[in-house]
Amino acid sequence: MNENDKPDSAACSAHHMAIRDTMDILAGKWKIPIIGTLSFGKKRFMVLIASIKGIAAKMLSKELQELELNGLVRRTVLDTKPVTVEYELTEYGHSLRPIINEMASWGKQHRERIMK
Amino acid sequence: MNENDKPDSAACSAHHMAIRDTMDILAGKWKIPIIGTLSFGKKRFMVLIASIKGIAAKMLSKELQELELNGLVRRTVLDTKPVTVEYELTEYGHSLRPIINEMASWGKQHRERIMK
DNA sequence: CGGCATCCAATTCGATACTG
DNA sequence: CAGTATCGAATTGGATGCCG
Repeated sequence: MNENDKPDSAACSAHHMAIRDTMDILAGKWKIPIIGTLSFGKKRFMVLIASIKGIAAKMLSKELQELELNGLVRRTVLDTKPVTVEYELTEYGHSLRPIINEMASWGKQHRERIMK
Repeated sequence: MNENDKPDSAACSAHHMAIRDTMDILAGKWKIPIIGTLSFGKKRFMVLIASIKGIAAKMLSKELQELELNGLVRRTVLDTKPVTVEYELTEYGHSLRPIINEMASWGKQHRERIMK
């Protein structure tokens, strides 16, 4: 075979792009903690701030918006005074479960591996 | 129960840390393309540069070093003149397969979903 | 309460030039 | 061939203050 023009190079790029899509959606310092926290159920903005140790309002807001844009999180504004906003994982958000579990178990093994 | 001291908060953090470990190892613009390319077999530095569209030598070098530090890639210097260096995935590198496949299939679905 | 605007520090990435 | 060194642009994340 010649050089860099393998028959599967196009399919391969698509593969990489798909993986990159997933990584991008989960990228950002707080995405995983947010998803993890919401996986236990619906939570208000302030509760998320309190639950996710170290996060600033700006970052929580920003990453929630990105998750909402990607259809992983649903935002509901309640008509109270002052306003209350609730966030929850959508069905689609929950569909990340397998991949998140996979990453968790690999990461856990990895940590054990580098400890010894 | 008190306030922020839920019984599962520690376990939950550990979970997030494990996921974060995995994400960190795979983080960086070129890690996935590099791993993907090496998954077909051993390759020289220049071949990687040519195979991975758009990567600069500096970034390839840097991300290969990170992958090597994490035990995912093995670097072999051949005693030729001038030097030849080969890179390949270790067993451990190949162990990422399931998680990479999982991400690829989720990302693929996601792309189809947002297209329609 | 739930944000947005602004400013600032740190990090990431790319282009270019140089070395053993 | 296989890198390293240096610089600068762009992006990311944090702190603070203001607003409906």
